[in-house]
Amino acid sequence: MNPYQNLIENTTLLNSLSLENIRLYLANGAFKVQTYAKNSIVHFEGDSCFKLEIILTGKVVVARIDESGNLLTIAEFYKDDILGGNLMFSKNPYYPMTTTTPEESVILEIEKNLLFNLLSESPVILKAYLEFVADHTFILGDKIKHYVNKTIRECVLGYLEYESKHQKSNKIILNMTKQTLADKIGVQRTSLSRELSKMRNDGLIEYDSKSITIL
Amino acid sequence: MNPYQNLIENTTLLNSLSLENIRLYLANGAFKVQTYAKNSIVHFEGDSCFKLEIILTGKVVVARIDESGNLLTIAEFYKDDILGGNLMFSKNPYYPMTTTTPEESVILEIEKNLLFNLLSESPVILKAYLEFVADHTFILGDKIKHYVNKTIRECVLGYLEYESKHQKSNKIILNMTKQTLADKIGVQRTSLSRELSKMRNDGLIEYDSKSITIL
DNA sequence: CCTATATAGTTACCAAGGTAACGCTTTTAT
DNA sequence: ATAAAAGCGTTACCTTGGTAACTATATAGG
Repeated sequence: MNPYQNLIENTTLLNSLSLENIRLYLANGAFKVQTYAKNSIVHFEGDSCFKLEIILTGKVVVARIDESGNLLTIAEFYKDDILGGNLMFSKNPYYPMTTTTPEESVILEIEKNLLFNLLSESPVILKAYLEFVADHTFILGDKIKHYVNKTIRECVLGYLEYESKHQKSNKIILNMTKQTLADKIGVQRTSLSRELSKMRNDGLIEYDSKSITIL
Repeated sequence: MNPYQNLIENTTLLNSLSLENIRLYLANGAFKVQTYAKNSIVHFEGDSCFKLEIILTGKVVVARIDESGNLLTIAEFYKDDILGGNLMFSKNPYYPMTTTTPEESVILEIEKNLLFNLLSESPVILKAYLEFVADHTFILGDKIKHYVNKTIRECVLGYLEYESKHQKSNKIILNMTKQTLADKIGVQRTSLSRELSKMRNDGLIEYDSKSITIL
């Protein structure tokens, strides 16, 4: 018995599928389970997309790397989330960004034709799918809204505001390095450092290597 | 008889619907036709989205306006295209940007529940819908790819390259004002002016008020 | 325990581009 | 026809932030 059957059964997208069907699809190759080691590349920018992926365990990062090698993290996805949903049915089904696994991850691949059949036969799956796709678009739109044409200070304040609500505290614990934060915002680490120091001078924040406190 | 019946019948999304059904939906209010005057606002940023819209005639522009009133045009949609497709089924169904009609436009509104029924009952409509949604996401991703962290010169060259292919000529006719071009790229008009002049000095282009020629 | 590597902070220098102010030309409306 | 408004180019000034080079600390592997 496939050890991932149980994980598949509990995904938001596929929890209405019967165990028999899951077994069948795994057996006939319409479902495939792939394991990626830490720091693997799942898709290169420009690769074409013929299958939907569901993250069974681990974490996937979508990032844009420009000609000079600069990184801008666009989105992070975790267990249960889907990948490629917005792309697959496009006339240009090419991944616009690079996708990597910063930690070991297990991903279920669903063949495009099977997916289309599932969507047209099951309103429950269709509803869940449309919701996933919509939320992903929302993330993209949000990225544009927040990070295009904004100063580093505004990006940092936006991040702090979000995290402050999330962590329910004015003292925000950074569970990442400053380098990673800089990549998320899409700026150089040194520039982030400089701006943080300016913000401290201006009495807006206090910070150390592991946390930032909003004053 | 509704004068727009014919237009509706010929849309990519709904061309598989029977004339009777179109009449029925128009009669019972699940379909509604709205006319917008030149320079109307269709949706404000933050409005919530409960219906799908199909452009029957005219043009719709999606733009982001920041606190200082600066404009960045994200996308333009024409006859036959859909609006709100990516949003409606999201847990946060709020328009992330402002939508306007720069010219008189006629838009068909489709009630969300009816749309969902159509999608689950008709694989043909589902397929067309998924394709539209995917292509729209592609446009968004493309915006991020092209306009984030790039110089004005790169944006201009990207635009010229695209238009040059499209117009099949090195002499690109600008069917818009320089101000509009600047908004598309997301920069100040004066900065665009300056960069164009620099590019002329560098021997890259020649231009006047209505065209730009690539050398 | 000690060295190597990742993480951080600092700063001088410079390029890109936003702002504002001005002048000229073209369109549009009355 | 004429006034008002919109479009366009130019330029001095200044802020933002990327680059690079250096230093300091922390963490991990031997």
